[in-house]
Amino acid sequence: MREPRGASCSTGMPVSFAIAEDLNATLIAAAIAAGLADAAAFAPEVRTADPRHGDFQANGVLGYAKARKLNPRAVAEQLIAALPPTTREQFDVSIAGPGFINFKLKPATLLAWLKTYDSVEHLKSGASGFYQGHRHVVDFSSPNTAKQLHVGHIRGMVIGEAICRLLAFCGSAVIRDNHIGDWGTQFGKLIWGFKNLRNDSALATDPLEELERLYKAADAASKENPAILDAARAELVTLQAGDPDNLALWHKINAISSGAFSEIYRQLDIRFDHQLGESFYNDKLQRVYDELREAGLAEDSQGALVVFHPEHPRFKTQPFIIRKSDGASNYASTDLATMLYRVEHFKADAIAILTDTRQTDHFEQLWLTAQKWFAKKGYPLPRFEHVTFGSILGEDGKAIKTRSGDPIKLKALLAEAEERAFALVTEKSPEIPEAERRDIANAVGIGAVRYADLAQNRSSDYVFTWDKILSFEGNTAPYLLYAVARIHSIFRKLAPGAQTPPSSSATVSDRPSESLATAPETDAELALARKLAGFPSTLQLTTTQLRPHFLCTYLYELAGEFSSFYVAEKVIVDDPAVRARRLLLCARTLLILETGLHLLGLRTLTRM
RNA sequence: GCGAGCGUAGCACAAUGGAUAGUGUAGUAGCCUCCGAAGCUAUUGAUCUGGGUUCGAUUCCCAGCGCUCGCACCA
Repeated sequence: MREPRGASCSTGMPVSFAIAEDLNATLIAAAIAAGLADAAAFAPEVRTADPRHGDFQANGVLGYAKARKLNPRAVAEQLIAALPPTTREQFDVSIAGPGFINFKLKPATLLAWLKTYDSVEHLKSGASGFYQGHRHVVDFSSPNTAKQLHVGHIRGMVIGEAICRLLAFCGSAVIRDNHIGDWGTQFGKLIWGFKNLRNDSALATDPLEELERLYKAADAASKENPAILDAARAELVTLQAGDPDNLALWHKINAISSGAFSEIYRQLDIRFDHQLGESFYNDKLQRVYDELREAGLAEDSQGALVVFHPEHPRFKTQPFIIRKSDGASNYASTDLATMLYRVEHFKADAIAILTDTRQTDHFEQLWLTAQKWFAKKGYPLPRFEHVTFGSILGEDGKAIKTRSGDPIKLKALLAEAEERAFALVTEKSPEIPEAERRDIANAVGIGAVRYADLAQNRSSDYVFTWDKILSFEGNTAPYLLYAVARIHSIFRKLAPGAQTPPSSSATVSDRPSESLATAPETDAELALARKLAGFPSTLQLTTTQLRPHFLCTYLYELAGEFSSFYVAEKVIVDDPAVRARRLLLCARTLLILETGLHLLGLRTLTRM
């Protein structure tokens, strides 16, 4: 069991970062101390609670007691009696309903927590225990060369970036890898198109546009004429065999593509440690074929090299094709080689691959194969997570695809977002100079697009509409950015001309007024303070599930609590103690909102 | 045909097996001499159908209906 990460503050009361996790451990200890029958089997199931009941609730007593024909309330009473004095000092503990144990943080505990976790550094050191010592390879974005990025690509990029930041914040060594599709069958078509259909002047004016046209034209031609399809396949085989002409073409096409991708990544503040495309694994495939064959996992079938999984109802007959009958490699071959490389070279103990949910079968087959292969050879087996997300659909309810007409280009989407945001900023804050309004529009527009994707559970599909993705009201980026800007505004009013936002100061000593702060008192103060203390639980939930929408929901609720607090209680008042405690709440709300938004990949503003 | 995912107010979404199913938007009624109204307060309105497991089911299991996707050389 992980050690509770306590830290003490000026009040002397030690308070842990992840309160729920700590309570869970405390209850297990209490079960043993109380001499409960079969105490080792007792799982307290502490989770954040509905504020009407408390801050945290333990649900595990019910199941434990019922299974043993005990009275749940009696068991709960035994547990409470066995709690250490510090727990009773920090919480109001009560039993409710059929046997829930409710924990309500006392105001003094809230104050201690807020004073202890007072900077990004301290939040991070608290969170870093969650994944300390882990090493994640996160494979995301991974577009295909020679196609422009369109709205269908945005989910993987935005969710992937957020997951990387979250895991790193929680202590994992994260390796970001963009597994570019630079070696597949599309290259056969592309090279064939380049050789036979090229328009040189178009290539000079807008190379990426022309490449995309060539691909589409070649794809269409090969669908009509099987001879062209064969010719395209032959070009791919030639390329994969190392033909110098095709290789030179391949380099040229990649360079054009990669420049366009980088521009979008820069706009979205997405970065990679590596961009090892499928081509990188070309010389590592023979080993895969050999080892899988030796291990008795791969067999020849209809001229191709395939893996069946006899124990699986479907994959006993649905093959995992690891080498095509024409000898060329495919997605499966490179993914197997990639899996091994990430373990051998990057020493990954966890691998997360983000793709849309349509690829579920592929990755299930991949993982089944890899497990058997690694076991046979004695390679260390990493944890593997196929992080899926739903498709972005067009108005017709069908997935937006390159092939089906005109998907909206990401470039155009981002430009439109900024333009709409600029119009709004200009309307709301005409007094701000234009250059700054442009900058604000950038943060708001790009933030809105990205937040719209993150705020929704990644599993579900959604229909793309401009108005939805560029909405500026409700659970959206602008609402959150607005709350941040308002808090900055309070501190500006307090200390005109101050350059440093309060959240960046590392220690309490930099902010002498905080030492005057007393425990939260009013309903609005308490509600806000409680929400703030729930941040660690949200981080944990978000990272264990790899679902950023949990963090979005939390931040939205936090911003809502702040807005209510802001209307209900005046911050800049004459009474120094009241003022200090409200300013403390403002400073911590700002800290957690900004930290959370940055983890999601959003840029925050001081005014808008 | 086989398999996977998804069905929650008019629309768009949330609910890590827990207590009275939350929010946005649209609608209705209010709030700017007062730290920023991109805001706040109040209010109307929903779990596809039928079984099962459980102390407890939107959540897990089974069946049906509906939508989407995948299933031999695309990635």
